[in-house]
Amino acid sequence: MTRVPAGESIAPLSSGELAGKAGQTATLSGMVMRIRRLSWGAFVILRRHDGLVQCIVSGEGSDAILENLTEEQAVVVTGLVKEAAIKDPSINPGNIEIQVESLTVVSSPHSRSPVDLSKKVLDLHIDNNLDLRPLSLRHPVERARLRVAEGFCRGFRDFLHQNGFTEIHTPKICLAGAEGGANIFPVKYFERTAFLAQSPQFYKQMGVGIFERVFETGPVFRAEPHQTSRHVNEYTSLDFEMGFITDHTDVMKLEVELLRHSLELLRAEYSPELSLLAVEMPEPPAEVPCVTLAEAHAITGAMGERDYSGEPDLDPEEERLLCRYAAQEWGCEFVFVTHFPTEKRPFYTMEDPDAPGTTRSFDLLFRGLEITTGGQRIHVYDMQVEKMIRFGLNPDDFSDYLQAHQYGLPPHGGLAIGLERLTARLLGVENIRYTTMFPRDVKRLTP
RNA sequence: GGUCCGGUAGUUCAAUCGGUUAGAGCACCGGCCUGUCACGUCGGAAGUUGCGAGUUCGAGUCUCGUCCGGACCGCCA
Repeated sequence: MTRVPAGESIAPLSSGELAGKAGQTATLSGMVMRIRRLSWGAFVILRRHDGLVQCIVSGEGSDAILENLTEEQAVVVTGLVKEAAIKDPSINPGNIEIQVESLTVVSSPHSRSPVDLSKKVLDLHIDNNLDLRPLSLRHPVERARLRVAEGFCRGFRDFLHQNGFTEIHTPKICLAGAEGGANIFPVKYFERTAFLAQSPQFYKQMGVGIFERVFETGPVFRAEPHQTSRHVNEYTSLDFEMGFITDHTDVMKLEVELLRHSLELLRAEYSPELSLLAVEMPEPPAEVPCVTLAEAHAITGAMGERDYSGEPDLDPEEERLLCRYAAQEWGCEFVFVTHFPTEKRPFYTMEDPDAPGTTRSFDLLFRGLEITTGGQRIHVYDMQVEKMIRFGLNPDDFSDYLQAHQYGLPPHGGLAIGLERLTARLLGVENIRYTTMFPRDVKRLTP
């Protein structure tokens, strides 16, 4: 028998810690990203868990080190941490570099990389980029995008935790689809057919009866055969649901605070990634402009070629027009649109008694794209059953869901944010696949 | 599901009206270079032009088929 002690896990030196070690000897590990050979030796750029660091191999013994050194080897380096003027800010853990004293290769690649990871930008066609995802994501720019997505996820979690929400994990294998509209993926489930969850909607609402405020970050699945730069068939949904609201505007207020918190977290803790990606950060909004769908149509109609009045939804061109208008006229890159018609929103959406035919629902647009849908839900059992029937649904098929309403629910509402879309619009990348680690679309099921 | 567009070296792209041996950058290989940071410099190798048929004296280029992909729309986050 052996014993595994507590408190001895090894953590790599962070870039910040490394920067504080100038004048000392340090040991660090990393992958060789680039070897710049000169007559006297070489500069070796290591890619580490949180950034790049430049190592110098020179003097006695350098020939032996450099002889078999190749890109994408995993190495452990010991050397003197020296102050240095690094021109490239992405190789810049506090303007230090490592004068190598010893270098051990702990792993070597089997094959040479088909792409050049050491260039400033990865000059690679999207199809090759996605086919080579385990490799292409090693590029600092490519992986920084995923880090920003992580930042949004953290901001979402942190903020909701601080505001009394409980994180839940709901099933992704379900007996039926939640919302209608979007097609759902059937899966063979022993002797039955089940479906991949298109939304945690029902479970979130049940969660309101349990915890009052709940949230979840997880995958959702949409079987729609769309083929665009803003759709994938599996994406990460940042969902929350909260009880004791007056109407949908309480949900919107919380989202504005959530966005402020997330943007501030990114600014505070993800500045290397944001500067590497040259992100134009929106000012964390003190308030976000809000229009009804009818008002939105009036604005976009005046800007565009078409008359949108009476359309039950915003089309993509309108989303772009409205965001341009909001940025120019209201100085905000976010804009809410409310009061979508009853027939365009799911059966659980609360209707607005003050505006018949419309719902207490909203979308949030950011830089030309819909990134959030939310609203107040129906919490009264009889009202929900009546609306199901009106929508041509059989309440008996939803008896499990309706337990929540049957045994009492507070007035509540919530929303869902598309993580990849939000990240893509922040970064200004044209295709959300770049903000997805391993995207799933109509054509792509690998890697 | 609809409408457009594309496929040329490892990779990113050229190639004029259908006309000589399909070119260039990066990567790669070899040399040179005392601080690079998209290092520089000299040389070299690298191609079944997605696949198949057709038109033509001649096809990367035109036609048809086929495979693969991209963009937009519908729909959605």
